[in-house]
Amino acid sequence: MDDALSLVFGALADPTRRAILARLAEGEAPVTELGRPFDMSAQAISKHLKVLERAGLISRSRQGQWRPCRLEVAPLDHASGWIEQYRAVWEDSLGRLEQEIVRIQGRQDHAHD
Amino acid sequence: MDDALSLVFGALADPTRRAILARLAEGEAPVTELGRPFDMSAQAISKHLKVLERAGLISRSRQGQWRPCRLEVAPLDHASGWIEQYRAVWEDSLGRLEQEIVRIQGRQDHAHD
DNA sequence: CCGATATACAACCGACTGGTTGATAAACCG
DNA sequence: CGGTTTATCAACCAGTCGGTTGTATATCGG
Repeated sequence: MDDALSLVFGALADPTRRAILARLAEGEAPVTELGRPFDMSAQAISKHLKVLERAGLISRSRQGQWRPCRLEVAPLDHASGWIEQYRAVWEDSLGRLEQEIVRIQGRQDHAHD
Repeated sequence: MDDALSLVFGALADPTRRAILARLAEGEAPVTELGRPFDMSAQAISKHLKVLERAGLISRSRQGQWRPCRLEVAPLDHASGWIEQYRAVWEDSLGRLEQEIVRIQGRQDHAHD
């Protein structure tokens, strides 16, 4: 899938990439440093960074022979916003307890839609 | 990857599955109804539901010949919590402007690690 | 210019994904 | 009982994913 939200969630669906983002939350870093914690080739890291870049989660500049990566927050906003939107519907507009009651009643007479 | 967070983000990385969750935010629904909006076989929907179930995002009960699906919020909390954690580090503890300054200084003397 | 370092590109591999079709099980209805 | 509806299981297929190795390219530092 190539829609924006799917790219973002797909990029987040990997522990290595999440760790990279966690590191980038502390500030810019070049590729080699990002890869240092992982038992993995530099090319593998490069691929992960490409996935993150395609999702818009990072941007890369050039600084001599280094290509420092920087975290971009906007896609995280989108992802978080999507989740919160439906969590809100679930938790607020109905309420957890009330929802539970509705569920049990629905189980009994199954007439709520 | 089979860690919990990767399963959740992976499950969210598909528009069909996100639409199913959106529908389930309005209440329980059986498989056939969940699949109705999509131009897709019932088996494909069944597979999507299995992905969602494996991620803990839905649970399924039995009600005669129907298997109603129900949204589970806990994994969404985890996912949202992960995102917010790092967004917070980025936006609050440093601030966007201050971060920008750090970034530019780092570009000049490159001595911050 | 030369060698080392940093990074990217391409091809390959096994595993998984998202869909298909065909067959199957279970529960309702007449 | 037999037929319909609901849903799953199993096999298959093309495409993508996460990693590898090998090969380039570019920049720094003598």
